[in-house]
Amino acid sequence: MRETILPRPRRSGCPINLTLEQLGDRWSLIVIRDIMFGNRRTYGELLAQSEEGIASNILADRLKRLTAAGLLTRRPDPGHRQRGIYSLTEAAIQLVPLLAHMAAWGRRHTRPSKELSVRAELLEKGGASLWNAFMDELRHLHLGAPRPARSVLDELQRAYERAVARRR
Amino acid sequence: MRETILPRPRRSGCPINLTLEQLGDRWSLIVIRDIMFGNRRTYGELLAQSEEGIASNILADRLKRLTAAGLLTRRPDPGHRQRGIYSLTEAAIQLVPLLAHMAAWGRRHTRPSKELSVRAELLEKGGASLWNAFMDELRHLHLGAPRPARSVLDELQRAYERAVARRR
DNA sequence: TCGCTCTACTTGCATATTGCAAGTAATCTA
DNA sequence: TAGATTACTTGCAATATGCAAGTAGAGCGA
Repeated sequence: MRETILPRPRRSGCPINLTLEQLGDRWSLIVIRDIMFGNRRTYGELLAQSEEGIASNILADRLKRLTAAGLLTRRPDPGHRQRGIYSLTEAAIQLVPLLAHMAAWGRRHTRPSKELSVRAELLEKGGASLWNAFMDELRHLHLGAPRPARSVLDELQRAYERAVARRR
Repeated sequence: MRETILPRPRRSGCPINLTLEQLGDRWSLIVIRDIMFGNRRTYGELLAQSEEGIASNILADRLKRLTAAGLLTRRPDPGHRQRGIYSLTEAAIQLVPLLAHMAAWGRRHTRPSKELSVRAELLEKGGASLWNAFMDELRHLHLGAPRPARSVLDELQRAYERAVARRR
């Protein structure tokens, strides 16, 4: 049974605080990151391919919350009626610059693994024009907008694969 | 007695994840925001002037954690030996663009109060050059760098006060 | 149509984190 | 030296997280 999620009262009207109230926990942005950069669209994909090993109940909870908050939408898979396909909303797509900055900060001030920071580096070097191209691509993949010429997702994926290959 | 904080094992080497492991909770960035934008430097100031009403034990815990993580430093107040004065480190100062993006996202996708989003608006419109000026000012206030000509803190504060005055 | 497998979640329970209220000891002030 | 402040702690209830197991469809092959 789908339980209702009781909304917490807002702590203040500060926009930083309100962003934190929606996304300030240890998993919400991980889920969005995986849908966004990993193009994982279903519960099963998100669970099985989770780099951080998210627990199944937490994933279910976050998918519910993020959908309720207007960051994700869920539509049934026509070929498999039990399955839901999750898409980013425009609000979630506009988190691209935020995630890019988080990646850039993490690259500088934590000790990330080499392979996993290749994407972050590319994202940082590409700057706003790359982010915009990526957002256009996400609008195509998630909102049905026309397919743009450039696929940033492919670029990131290829860079990552080169890094993994170089490793050996 | 100061308890030791047991470090959690890292979930993955992804830089976004590592940033989240340090800052992905409901209070850490609020504390940094208040030190950064509100220039609150002591426990008492942070507690009493907290817009969101942080609990005293959570504040104490976060000050410890953030200090251990290298985002804050604590030095004793020469005029009041019990009191600690907290300063941002360079790593924390480099969160300015991240907080600016959080503020911008919150302004667009949540329902912030008008007065409190004035600063966010200014921060967004000012862009990277404003952020850099602000970071220089923070390096002066927290790291002993020379005082820059421009005070972004003053500009933000005046804009906020004008907004509050306009309200009446 | 029967049974098998797969999948999208739930559920139960232990542990960790949060939040409130109260407490304490060190410091400052008169 | 007495009283007020301040910088935290502590106790406890409520909530969130994490692990392991369970369940109710749905798809599929015979």
